[in-house]
Amino acid sequence: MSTTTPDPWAPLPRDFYRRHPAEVAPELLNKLLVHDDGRAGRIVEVEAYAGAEDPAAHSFRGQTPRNATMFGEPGHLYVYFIYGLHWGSNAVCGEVGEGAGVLLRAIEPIAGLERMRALRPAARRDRDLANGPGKLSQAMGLTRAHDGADLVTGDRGVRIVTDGMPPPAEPRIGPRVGISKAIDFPWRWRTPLG
DNA sequence: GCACCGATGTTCT
DNA sequence: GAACATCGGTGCA
Repeated sequence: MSTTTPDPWAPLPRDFYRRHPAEVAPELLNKLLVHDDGRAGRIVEVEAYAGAEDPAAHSFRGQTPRNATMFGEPGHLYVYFIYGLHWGSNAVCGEVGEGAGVLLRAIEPIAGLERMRALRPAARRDRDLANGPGKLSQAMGLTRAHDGADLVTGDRGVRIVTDGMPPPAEPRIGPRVGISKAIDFPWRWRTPLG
């Protein structure tokens, strides 16, 4: 074909992530988290976690086996286990060694809903499939096995792509939730209706 | 709709 | 031991 049809789901380039997480986070809104098996959701809520400057970040006290992925190449997935029950998923940001990331807090499911329902038996309504960091990870099947996955190349079946929808012009901004330090940082962003 | 609370295991003090 | 980037059930409005 000589006339080009833009890939409707174009991956975000590595350099998209190579910035401060508070700059990357609002731009991740309305992007798509997709799985090779057809599951996909639109990112509607995120939080930024910086490194040494952010007491609430897992990376604040330096690199450990648990948070090593955060200190690696941007554009990879950092998955952590929390409260003995749940997984949380982040996009690594900034430069190598910085320890920055964006916590993916909620997606609006747009494809592969049946698979998500199977993975989320506790969800009584589709709106509860992925409206929280643990629920999002469960609905997308993200666990320790995906820690370090490359979101740019999709080496483990998961990527973040764009369908051309821009981030919201006026996202809702507020403090991060579930933390006890740096509770005043306005580093949580949501789409206006999400 | 909202407030409270137990579950469960890894990490760090 | 304590804290933890949470969730789902229960009780009440």
